[in-house]
Amino acid sequence: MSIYEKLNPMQQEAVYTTNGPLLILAGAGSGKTRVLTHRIAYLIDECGVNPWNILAITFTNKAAGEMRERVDDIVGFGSEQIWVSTFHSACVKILRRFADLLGYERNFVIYDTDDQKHVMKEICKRLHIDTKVHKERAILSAISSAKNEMIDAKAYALNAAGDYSKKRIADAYLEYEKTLYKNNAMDFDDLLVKTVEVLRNNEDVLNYYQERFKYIMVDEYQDTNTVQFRLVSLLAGKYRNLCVVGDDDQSIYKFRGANIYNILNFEKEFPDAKVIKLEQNYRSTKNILDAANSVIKNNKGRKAKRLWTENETGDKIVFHQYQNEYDEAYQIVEEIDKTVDQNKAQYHDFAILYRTNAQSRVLEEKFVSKSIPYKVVGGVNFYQRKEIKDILAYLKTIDNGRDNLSVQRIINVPKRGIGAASVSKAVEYAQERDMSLFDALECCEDIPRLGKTAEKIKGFVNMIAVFRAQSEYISLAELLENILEETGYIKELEEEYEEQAEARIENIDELMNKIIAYEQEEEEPTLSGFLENVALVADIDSLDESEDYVMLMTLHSAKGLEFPYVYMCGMEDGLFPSYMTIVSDDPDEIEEERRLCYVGITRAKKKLTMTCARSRMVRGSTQYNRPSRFVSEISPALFDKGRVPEKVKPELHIPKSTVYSKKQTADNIISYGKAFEVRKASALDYTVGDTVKHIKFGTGVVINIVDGGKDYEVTVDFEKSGVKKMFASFAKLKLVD
DNA sequence: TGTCTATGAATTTTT
DNA sequence: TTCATAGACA
Repeated sequence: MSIYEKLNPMQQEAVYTTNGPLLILAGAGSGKTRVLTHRIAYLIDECGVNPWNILAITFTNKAAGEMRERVDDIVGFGSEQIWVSTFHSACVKILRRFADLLGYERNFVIYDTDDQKHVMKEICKRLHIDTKVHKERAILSAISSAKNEMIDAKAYALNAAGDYSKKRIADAYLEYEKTLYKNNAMDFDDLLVKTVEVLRNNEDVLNYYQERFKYIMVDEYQDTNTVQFRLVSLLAGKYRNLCVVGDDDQSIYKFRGANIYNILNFEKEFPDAKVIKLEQNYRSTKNILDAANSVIKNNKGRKAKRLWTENETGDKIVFHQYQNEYDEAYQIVEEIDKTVDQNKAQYHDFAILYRTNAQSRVLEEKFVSKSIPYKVVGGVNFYQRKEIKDILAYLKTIDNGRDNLSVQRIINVPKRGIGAASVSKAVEYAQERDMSLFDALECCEDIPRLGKTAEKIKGFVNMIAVFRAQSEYISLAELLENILEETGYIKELEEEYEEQAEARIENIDELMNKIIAYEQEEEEPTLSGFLENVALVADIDSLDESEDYVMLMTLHSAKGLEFPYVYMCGMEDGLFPSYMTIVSDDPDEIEEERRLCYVGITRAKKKLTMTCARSRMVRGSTQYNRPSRFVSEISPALFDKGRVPEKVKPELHIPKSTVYSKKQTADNIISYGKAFEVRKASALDYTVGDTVKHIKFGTGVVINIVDGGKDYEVTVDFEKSGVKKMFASFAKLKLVD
C-alpha cells in the first residue's frame, strides 16, 4: 500500500492535484501539514519533479524546519534542495543576490521595530513633527500599512493632498525611506516590497525565479497580505502551479496587514482554481470541536464549512470564574500539578493560552513557587534585549559602516565620554555633507566645536577599524570575544550591582552559543549571514517539544500548535475580546477576536478549560470584568455541570433579580457571570452590562468599570453620543431597568 | 557630561 | 504597575 492511500479521499485529491491553481481550505486539525508534505513527496517521487523546483512558504521558521523534516522522512533524498522558508527569509535570500539592482548594497541590514522607532524619532525632530500629536508608533504603523498595500511614499503624499495630518505622515514617510536607504537598511515590510520591485523591474530575474519555482505552496494563506499575494502571483505567473492552504476562520493577523480577501477571493483571481475542503478533524474530541463550531458560527462573511470528527465525545469543557487573577493562576497550576502527579499526563501536555503577554507574570510566579517547569513563549524577544542589541550593533557596525543607527547606539556604550551633544554635532556634520555618520567620525578633526571629544572619537573609530580588519581572518566567535573584551562591555556589567546584570551576562553567553552553533551549522559562515539569521527569528522557532515543561503563550503564538490539555485563561470581556475591539465601531474587529478564540479552542486535543477572574489588576488599577461573550456562545450543554464557579459570597448582594441563585448548573453559569458583583460596589448600583442613564448623554450600556482607588472610572457606551469614560461620583448614573 | 528624579504613557496581537 | 524620557542639578 502506498503512503498516499492512508490519506482520506479529500486529502488524496489535494495531493494528486499537482497542476494549476489550487486552494485547499483546511479546517483546524484537518491534517494540512500532512497533505502538504505528502504533496511534495508525490511531486518528487511520482511526478518526477526536481526538488530544486519546489518552493514551500510557511509562517514561521519552526514550521519550515518541521516541514523539511517530515518531507525528509517520506522522500528518499533531495529534500534539502527544496526551498522551505518564510516569506521574509525567502525575500532576503533573493535580495542578497539582487539588492544592488535597487541601489542597495547586498549586505544591507534589517531594521526591527525598535530600530524603526529610533529612526522615526529623529525624523520627527528634524521635521518638527509634534510627537504628541503624531506618535512615532502611529506614523510607523501608517507607513507599514501603506507598504503592505504597496503604496510608496510618493503615492502616499499624492493621496494626502489636502489632509494636513496625512501630509505630515507623508513627509515622515518620504524622509524615513530616504534615511533607510542611506543607512543601507530595510525594515520587515521592505523585504517584501523590494523583492516585488526587483522582480517587476527585471525581467531576467523574474524569469529566473519563475523557472526555478515551478511548484509553489503557501501555508497559512489566510494570513498573507497584499504584497505577499503580489509576490506569489509574480513567481507563479508562468507555470501557475500554485497551491495555497489556509482557513479563513483562523485569520488572526489583520492588524498586521493580512488581507483576508486573498483567500476569500482566490477563485476570482484564479478562475480556473480548484477548491478542496478538508473538513475532517483528527485532533480534537467532539465536545471541543462542537464548542469551536458554536463560537465561530457567529461570524459573518466566512466560507461555509463545518468541521466534524470521528474522535470520541471526550470530556466536557470546564469553565471557572475565580475571584481574581491570583486565584485563577493558583488553581490552574494546582490542577496541572495534580494531573501530572497522578501520572495522567506530563508537563508538556499542557498549554496555558492568554490574550496579552502581560498575563504571563502571575502564572509564572505560581509556577516558580510550586517549582514546576514552564516556558514562556514570546514576550520580549531575545534579540530585542538591550544587551543583545548593543552587541549586535557592534557587529552591524563592523559589517556595514553605513548603518548610522547602530553606530549611534554604541558610540557611547559602554561609556567613553562621547556625550549626546557631541554625537549630534557629528550627525549634523554628516547630514550636511551627505555622508554616513561613521565616515564623518573617521575624519572627526574636521568637525567643528568637538574639542577634547575628538580624541575619544578617534579611539572609537580605531577600535572598530581593528575589529573590521580582524573579522577578515578570525572566526565570528573570536570576534565577539574580542568585542566583549576590548569594549569592556562585560566588565561594566560585572561592576553593576543590580541583579539584572547577571541575567544580562547570561544572555550574552547565550548569544555566544548561538554564534558558535551558527558557525558549526553553516558551510560558509559570514557576519552578514549571522546577522540576518538573527533578524528573522521568532521566539516560537526555538521551541523544543522534547523537553518537559508547561507552555505559556499568547493565543497568537499558539497558532499551528496542539496540546492534549489547553487552558484558556482571562476569558473576560474587556480582555478577550479586548477592550479596544469592544468599543471599536468596526464590527470586523470583534470577528477577528472570535477567530482568535476559535484558534485557541481548536488547539486542544483532549480537554479544554476556560477560566476568568472577577477582578484583575491591569496597569496598576483593578478592573472588574464579566465573563467573555465567547464563553456564552458555547452551548451550555457542552460544559461540565459538576464544575461551577464558587458560590457568590453572601455579603455580596446580587443586583436585580435572583434568578441565578436557584441552581448553579452549567446552564446558568453564563448568565450568572453577567450578574456578578463588584466588591466595593455598595456605592454603585449598576455593573458591567447594565443599562444606565446619564443626565446629559441619555441611556447607554456600562462596558467597563475600573477601580481607580478613590473613585470608580466607568465607561459607558451611550446610544446617542458613543463611548464615554467618566468618574462614577461625578457622572451620577442611574440604573435603568 | 553624567546622574538622579519626576512625570507620563502604555498594553492587543508579531514576521 | 512598569518602563522610558525629559528636565534639573552636580
